[in-house]
Amino acid sequence: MRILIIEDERVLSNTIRDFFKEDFEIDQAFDGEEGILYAKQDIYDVIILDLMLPIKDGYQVLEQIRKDKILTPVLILTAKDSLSDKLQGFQKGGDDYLTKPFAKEELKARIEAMVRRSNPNFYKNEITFKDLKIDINNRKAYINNEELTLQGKQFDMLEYLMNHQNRIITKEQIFGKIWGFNSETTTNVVEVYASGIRKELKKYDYDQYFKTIRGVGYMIS
Amino acid sequence: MRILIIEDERVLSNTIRDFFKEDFEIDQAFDGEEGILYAKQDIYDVIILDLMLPIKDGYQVLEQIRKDKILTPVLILTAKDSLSDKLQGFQKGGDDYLTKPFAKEELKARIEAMVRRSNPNFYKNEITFKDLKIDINNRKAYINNEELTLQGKQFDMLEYLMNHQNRIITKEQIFGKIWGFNSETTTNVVEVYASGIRKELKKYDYDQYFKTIRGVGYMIS
DNA sequence: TCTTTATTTCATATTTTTGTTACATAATTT
DNA sequence: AAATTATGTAACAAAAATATGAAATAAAGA
Repeated sequence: MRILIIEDERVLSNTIRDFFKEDFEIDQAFDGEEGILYAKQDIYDVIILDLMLPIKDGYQVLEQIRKDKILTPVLILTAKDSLSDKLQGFQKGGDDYLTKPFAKEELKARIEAMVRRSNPNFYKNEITFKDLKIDINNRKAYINNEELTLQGKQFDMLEYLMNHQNRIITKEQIFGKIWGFNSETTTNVVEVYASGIRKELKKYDYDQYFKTIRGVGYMIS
Repeated sequence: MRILIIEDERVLSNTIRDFFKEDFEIDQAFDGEEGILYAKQDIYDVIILDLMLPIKDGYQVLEQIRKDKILTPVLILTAKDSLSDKLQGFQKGGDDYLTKPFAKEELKARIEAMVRRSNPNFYKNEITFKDLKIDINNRKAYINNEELTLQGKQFDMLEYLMNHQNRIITKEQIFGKIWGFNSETTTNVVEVYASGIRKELKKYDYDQYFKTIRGVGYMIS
């Protein structure tokens, strides 16, 4: 679960980050342009968006990312409390609108409601694809109830792909989600991990469902 | 689009009904038990739920219908504005929470945001021309739901042409878009790729729509 | 600390895509 | 109709992307 906070007040941004950091991975952007850049990776489960931002304001950010087919749920978090601002926020593609000052617990409840809605697997502890089953709490994967041996990031990557079955996930997305895109390593690690996962799946003849989309990424399908 | 309003104050319920009646079909329930009965039909796109209700209160309604696997988005509309009420509302499976008094326009904006989100087409990214359909997210093309086999740049080119149906696209435009203007290759590659795409389309007798405009370029029409 | 396990890097093999050429075919002009 | 020019296409060559084993490094546990 990864959240992007687009908010220029650093203190507030950090407060939110700290409040959420136990339950989510957090990235922060501090102006509109940076926000668009981050959002375009399409690796977030929710975006928290301020409206008054330097360079590009929140409306522009929202408009731009929706135009680019980034459909991540967006919660607008702002001091602007007029009806017309709210209407504009929803009209441009926002999913929720919360005005400052706000209770952190309410923000969290709203975020969780959005996540649970957009990712039906959220409350599930298990995700399955045919007889491949992954247990998220215990970080284990099974095929026909036999346990696969996957190391940490192999599991992370499989979980990510399982969460988005039948959708192509680019290597950059996988890299961004698991390594964080400011990481030093090259995206070749993604291939190495893909290879490792495949090797495990092959034992049960499940490697056939782990597809490479050349020039793009991977997909479980 | 069908909405269920579970609200015991008849005046308010009717006001909402009248406000929405042009855009949605509306049903009204006036106590919790009736609300559950209606909701269980599972025919609504959104439910507007009051908390203080006769017979069964809103929390009980929400709890019950979620237990019965009714996953219709629920907007809680209530005078209860304490944090603990809000948290409970989300925790029991609510999707949004709006306190009375409220602006009708805001209610509408929030309802529309929920509907848009739960509409599966919202996530789709497809372009069609007759029975030729391309799925941009998954980079696949279909004719009569049978998948075409197109390699990377073949898909890119078809996507470009599909995006501009009935418009002539010059070879230079295609070249510029897909290869980049500073590329080393000659524009003959465009012809080669056109040929490849046509070969695929021919299997379904769709090559007739892939037209060459001599001296200019190509067009899907 | 030492040991074990996980992660990353690197080198090489493999696969697939892409580009080029040469010639065939079709359209246009003379 | 012949000549000219543009386009189509198959076959091959080249380049690029990906897969993977193995070694090196880093991190975690005992």
